[in-house]
Amino acid sequence: MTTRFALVDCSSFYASCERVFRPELEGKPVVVLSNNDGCIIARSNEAKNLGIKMGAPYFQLRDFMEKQGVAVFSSNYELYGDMSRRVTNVLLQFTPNLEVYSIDESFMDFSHLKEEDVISHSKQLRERVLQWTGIPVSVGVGPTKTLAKVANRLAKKKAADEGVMVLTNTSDIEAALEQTEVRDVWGIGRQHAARLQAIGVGNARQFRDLPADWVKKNMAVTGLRTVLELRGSSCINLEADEVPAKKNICTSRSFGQPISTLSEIEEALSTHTVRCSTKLRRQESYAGAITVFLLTNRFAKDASSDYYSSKSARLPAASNSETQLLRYANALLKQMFRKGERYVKVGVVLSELVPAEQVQLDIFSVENTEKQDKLMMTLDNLRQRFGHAAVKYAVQGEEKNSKWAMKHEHLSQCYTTRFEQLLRAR
DNA sequence: TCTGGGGTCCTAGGACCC
DNA sequence: TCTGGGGTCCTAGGACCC
Repeated sequence: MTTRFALVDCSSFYASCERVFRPELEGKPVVVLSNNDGCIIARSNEAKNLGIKMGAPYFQLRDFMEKQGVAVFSSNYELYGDMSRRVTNVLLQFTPNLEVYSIDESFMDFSHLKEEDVISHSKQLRERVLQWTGIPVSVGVGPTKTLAKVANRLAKKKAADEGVMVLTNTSDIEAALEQTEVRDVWGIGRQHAARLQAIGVGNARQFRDLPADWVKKNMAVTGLRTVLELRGSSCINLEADEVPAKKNICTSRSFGQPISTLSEIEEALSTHTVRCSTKLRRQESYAGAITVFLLTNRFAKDASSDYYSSKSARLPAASNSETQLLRYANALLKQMFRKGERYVKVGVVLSELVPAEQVQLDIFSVENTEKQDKLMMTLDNLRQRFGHAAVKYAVQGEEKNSKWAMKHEHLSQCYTTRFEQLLRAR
């Protein structure tokens, strides 16, 4: 049996999510902003056609977009996460062999389909997702994941009502690779694209035909893997099983405005640390080390090279205790903080993660660990039922009206999870 | 005034050992 | 003070992804 992968990609996902609940925006330009309303991270086709670029700073385009009548939204991850789960549930009706690759993309195993059924199957899938969730998707099919990605890009370019592209025979693949610029190949970033461009490799077909040893030497094994995948031999498997446990967990945010006082940064860092340790416990891990990093404005006129500073500490024994992590985080922060700097962002990374069942208990504090575990479980439950703000530490301060809280001036409602929100508000 | 957040993998080079 | 080769482990940094 030949392998066959489908890549299903939600079109302009965040913008589409917002539009599902604002049907009057159908056919109108819509954009969604990053955290802090910083830059543009999703655009409907109409917005793309206005020349609005991905990643463009919002403040530079604000006036232009207002004139053009573009609907602007702050990012609402609660909504997008919920919509993403709905899409996945529909996809699972078509095959259980599915890998959720990101919030808006899934790889599916189509190896079991007869070749002549692939197109109709893909079209049916597309229609059902649209009908049941309101989200338009494009479907690309190919013998490897990388070729499925290539197919998907082309599917998007086809007439809006199709959105399906299947690559099976060699001549179709050849043509598809000719049409694909090398910088648009999955696994080729800015640096490699520039290098390839410089030696005259402009499209994916030319890249595929480079000698393997040149690729290995200049682009490491990851580059070689990409070439092999373009040649049709599958090197990157579907990871359909349980998502592997993360090896690092990080929480960070830019401040709403620059901050120079230690106490305000402490509030932000403490809030991030609580969030981060909640993620840690959700995947049932313990952390062996903690890192705090702090950024000054790298866009400032007099930007010095050391806009980034970080400090790490190893914990005496792997821990998932919020109180302990908070102590360490704030101690590290105090070592790094310098008066007179204008800081724009702080974050925490938990690393050297170990699964709960493998934790080496600190023999001197067995009792404490048990108590801590119970306390943490109670906190997690409370927060899950009543929201993050339900239980806080004094050091987290009051997020509302603080300088460090995110800007979110165009936030939509949490339509799909509003019921829980109402409960919370009571 | 205003430029996101959260990850993974690979490699080179240093530290250390015998 | 100088003289060697070979191996492992760790870390920082680079490149990539969405």
